Amino acid sequence: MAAKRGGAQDKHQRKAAPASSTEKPRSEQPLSLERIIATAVELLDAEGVDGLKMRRLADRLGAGAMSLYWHVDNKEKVFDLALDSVLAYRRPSHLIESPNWRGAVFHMLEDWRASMLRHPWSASLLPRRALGPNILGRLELLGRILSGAGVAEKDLNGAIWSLWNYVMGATITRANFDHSDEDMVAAQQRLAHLSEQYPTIERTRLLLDNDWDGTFRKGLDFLLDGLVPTQ
Amino acid sequence: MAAKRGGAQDKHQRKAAPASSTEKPRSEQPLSLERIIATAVELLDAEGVDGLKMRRLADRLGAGAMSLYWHVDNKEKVFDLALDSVLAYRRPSHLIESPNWRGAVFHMLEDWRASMLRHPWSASLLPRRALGPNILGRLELLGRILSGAGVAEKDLNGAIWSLWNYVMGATITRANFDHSDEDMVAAQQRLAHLSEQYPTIERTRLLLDNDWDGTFRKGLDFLLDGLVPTQ
DNA sequence: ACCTGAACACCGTTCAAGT
DNA sequence: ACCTGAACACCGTTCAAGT
Repeated sequence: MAAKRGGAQDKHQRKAAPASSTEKPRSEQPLSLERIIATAVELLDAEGVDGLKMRRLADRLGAGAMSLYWHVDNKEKVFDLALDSVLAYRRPSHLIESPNWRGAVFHMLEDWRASMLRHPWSASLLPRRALGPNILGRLELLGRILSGAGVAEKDLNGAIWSLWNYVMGATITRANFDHSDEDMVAAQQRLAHLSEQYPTIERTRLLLDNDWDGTFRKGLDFLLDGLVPTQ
Repeated sequence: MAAKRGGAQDKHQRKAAPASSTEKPRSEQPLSLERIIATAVELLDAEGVDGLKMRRLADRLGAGAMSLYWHVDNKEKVFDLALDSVLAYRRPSHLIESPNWRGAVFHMLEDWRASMLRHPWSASLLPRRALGPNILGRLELLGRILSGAGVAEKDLNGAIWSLWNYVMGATITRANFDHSDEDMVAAQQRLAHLSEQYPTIERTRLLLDNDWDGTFRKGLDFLLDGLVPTQ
């Protein structure tokens, strides 16, 4: 089982063409926090959490190695900002002020999960990071919908956190196991050798062929059944 | 908002006393995988994920800086083994073959969460790591109990993963927010300035005073209500 | 105000060598 | 078989300077 880290050693050299060239020399634009964060997201998508190095990020921006530090305190901040930038949410108009609270909750939480799975690095980052405006916006919206659906004021925080916990767990698990499918196959094969020790999960092939999306929706339904009183 | 990393600069110097001394020179024992892992857990408990450095670990073992690499492939492996070592589980005898399946599930899952909260670094590590024997043992047991409780074979994997997701989400959230209480307070204070933007979660004080344990049990009950058919 | 390269401190890991 | 220090490659960040 080789270490998963290993540098990708990718070929694309972002070296700017010789400045004398008449070609558009890529990235004349000045640095800015927005450009830095957008490029950080690109880099994270391409190379994962371990692939984000300050020097590499600067390179990709066509900037001198250490220029970033004028715009950003440190690498942690880059993570914080990249994460929140990926979690923006706009409700589709038909769900605004709709009486269908369950549909509204489902839409927002499934979108949340989908957004994070589109940027798998976000799943490992979210739990440790500061809550940015987009994340807070989702929590606010969730609270508003649940309150409107009849959840008592005293149960509201508990309901919000339960759903948060569920979404985080499902998303983090999915993002990581998805990312390491070979590991799962290998693990399931190891299980086969140990079928006396783990007969049940060997029989059901727990580590293979799981319907993550369906599982997610089902569990969410069960949670909502319990959390929100019927009328 | 200072970076959370900062070296702890702790004082306890584990330098072995001069070898000529008559005192028991601490750690005459040879290195062994068990000692390495046990000490890694100590270090992780004391200093967190970022505090585990190979040199420091060797130091603490009274061993030469690079000796570890004979026993262990790399740092990743240390994480894998430390994690699984902390997740052993033995059912109390009264729950073995008991008809009280809900009690058995609750005991195992609450113990799982408690074990991880006792070693908060484990919460951030688990989702990315290989599944060791103790983790697999818990999944096997969970499958066995649920199957005995009447969950259909085709629903078994989904039920197991739902519970896994829920436990992971709740534990990771708790471990991280617990660890950074000041951040939560600061965030809630920031919310107060933005009460037009986030009126609901500002009103309910979402980021403060949450009953994590109660929330965990309630949600678990709701999930089990849905996952396990009544008779 | 904004950007830069040189330099520092630190850390995982390899290697050639010791017993 | 088991342990070791020196050395390498790499990376975040500081600093003194440049424009």
